[in-house]
Amino acid sequence: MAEIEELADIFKLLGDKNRMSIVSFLKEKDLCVCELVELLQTSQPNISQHIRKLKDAGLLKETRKGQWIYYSLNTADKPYLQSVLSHIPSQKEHLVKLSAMNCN
Amino acid sequence: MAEIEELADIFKLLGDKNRMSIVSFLKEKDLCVCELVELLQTSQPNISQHIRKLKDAGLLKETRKGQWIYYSLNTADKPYLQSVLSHIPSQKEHLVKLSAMNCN
DNA sequence: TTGTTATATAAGCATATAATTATATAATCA
DNA sequence: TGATTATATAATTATATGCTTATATAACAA
Repeated sequence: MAEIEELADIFKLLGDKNRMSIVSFLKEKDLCVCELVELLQTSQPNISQHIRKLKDAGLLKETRKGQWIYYSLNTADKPYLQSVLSHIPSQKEHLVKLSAMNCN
Repeated sequence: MAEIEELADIFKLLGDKNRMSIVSFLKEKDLCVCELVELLQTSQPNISQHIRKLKDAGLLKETRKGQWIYYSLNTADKPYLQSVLSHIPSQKEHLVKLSAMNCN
């Protein structure tokens, strides 16, 4: 069972539209920064900074593939996160657009 | 299924230590402002302002009893909230202290 | 090597937020 | 009625936060 303050910190992290979107997209598929830039329609530094907060909190894993760094969710040890994420609507439709896109 | 932005707003609301505490206490028991002031060890206006945010978001119901206004959780129509709340640790031990206390 | 692409980081700014202080409203009681 | 208690609201201040701009780092390709 998580502590009150720990939970509040997690929720603060998810209490931002862009970070919530990043998490909801990563729930569907691993993505690199440039893909998230396109999906969220914001700047690269903005995405990178949100990514960092999520990563610092242990919510993300990263895997470098050449110039690209792919991010994925790391929720195995966080049951409260899993149940939160189960209420996020599917982003599959948005990801379809991505396949037509190239940031590489 | 809740929308991304709506979820982010709910999480922002719960992403504050004091509001998360208020919700976790109300999960156990209806409480008035003066009781929450004692439990959270902060000022009355501070509690009232946090209460207002939670109330504005539809998370709380209020019932006046004389000079006191008792607040309770209103999560019946919010499944994502219910599952979030299920991960909050019990506050029963803290509430025991309250019974020895008097703000009235 | 030089140029290009992907990402990270730092600095600055503008806005949002939490908390305090002061005051107002409302119910109760003497 | 006036005093007290409970709560709400308003104004202020201090801090936190998100975003932009500029720059740095890293991988890769010519």
